Amino acid sequence: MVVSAVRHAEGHVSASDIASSIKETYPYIDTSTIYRTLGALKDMRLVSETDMGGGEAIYEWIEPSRHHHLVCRNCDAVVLLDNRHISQLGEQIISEHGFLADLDHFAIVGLCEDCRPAAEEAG
Amino acid sequence: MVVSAVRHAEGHVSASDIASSIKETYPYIDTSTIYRTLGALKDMRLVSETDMGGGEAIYEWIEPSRHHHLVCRNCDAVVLLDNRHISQLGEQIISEHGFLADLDHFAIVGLCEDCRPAAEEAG
DNA sequence: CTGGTTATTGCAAGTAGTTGCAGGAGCGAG
DNA sequence: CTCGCTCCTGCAACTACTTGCAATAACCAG
Repeated sequence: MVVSAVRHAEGHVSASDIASSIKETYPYIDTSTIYRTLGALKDMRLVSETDMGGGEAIYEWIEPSRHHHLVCRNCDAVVLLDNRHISQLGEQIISEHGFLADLDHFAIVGLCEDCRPAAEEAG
Repeated sequence: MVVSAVRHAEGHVSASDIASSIKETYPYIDTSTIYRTLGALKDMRLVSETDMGGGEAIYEWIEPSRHHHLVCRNCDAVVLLDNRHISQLGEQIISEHGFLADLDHFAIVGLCEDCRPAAEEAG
């Protein structure tokens, strides 16, 4: 049921999204079961977990067309980042350290174009 | 007191490290005060917070010589990653999206050189 | 020194996620 | 069908971290 909920969701879902969608048909589901299943799916590299910087983490079925998120720490805007830069970083890491990075879904926190001037003035 | 604890620590400290070091001289300190102060220091970009993939986050005074961590999800080994690759990524992001990424201290989860062959056979 | 404003603290309750444990379902052996 | 093994679930307790609130300390004007 957890697998189905994540796979049939459009885009990302939070753990509580998954919980409520399962509870429609099976109210007795426990959050620990959801987290445990999600953990197993992560280990199998079938879903990605992304910490969007506070609050809930989001989960997404890993698909070939990958994208990443730039999250503004001032206004919470989200900008999509092409996989090209991240996969390039992955290649550099593997060739230099032999370390295979999990770069399925990345969230990078920072300041967006609009908030940058104001924040840089402030300090 | 929180500032002092982080600044005078060698390397990274967890929130509970900070709590116990402050409690030696001032036992009444509350964890919320520590987290609030840490949050303010993060906003000021004086300390970095890094989620090492489970358990506690670690905090570190931001110094010019930056380094990042590659954390193996199989054996928990930690490999240091030079700032060069990460800062290059930051430059690409800012020139393409105008987004100023906070790349003070990064933890990238994946598989280290030793665990990679075994894990790739298995999965 | 007095009165008002503001920032910071400790407390306690709440949220997201994890873990140990016991009960039950599924499955193979006899 | 029955016994025993294993896996998975739900429960409850727990950890890491956050938030709302009231009390207090610190600062400034008069």
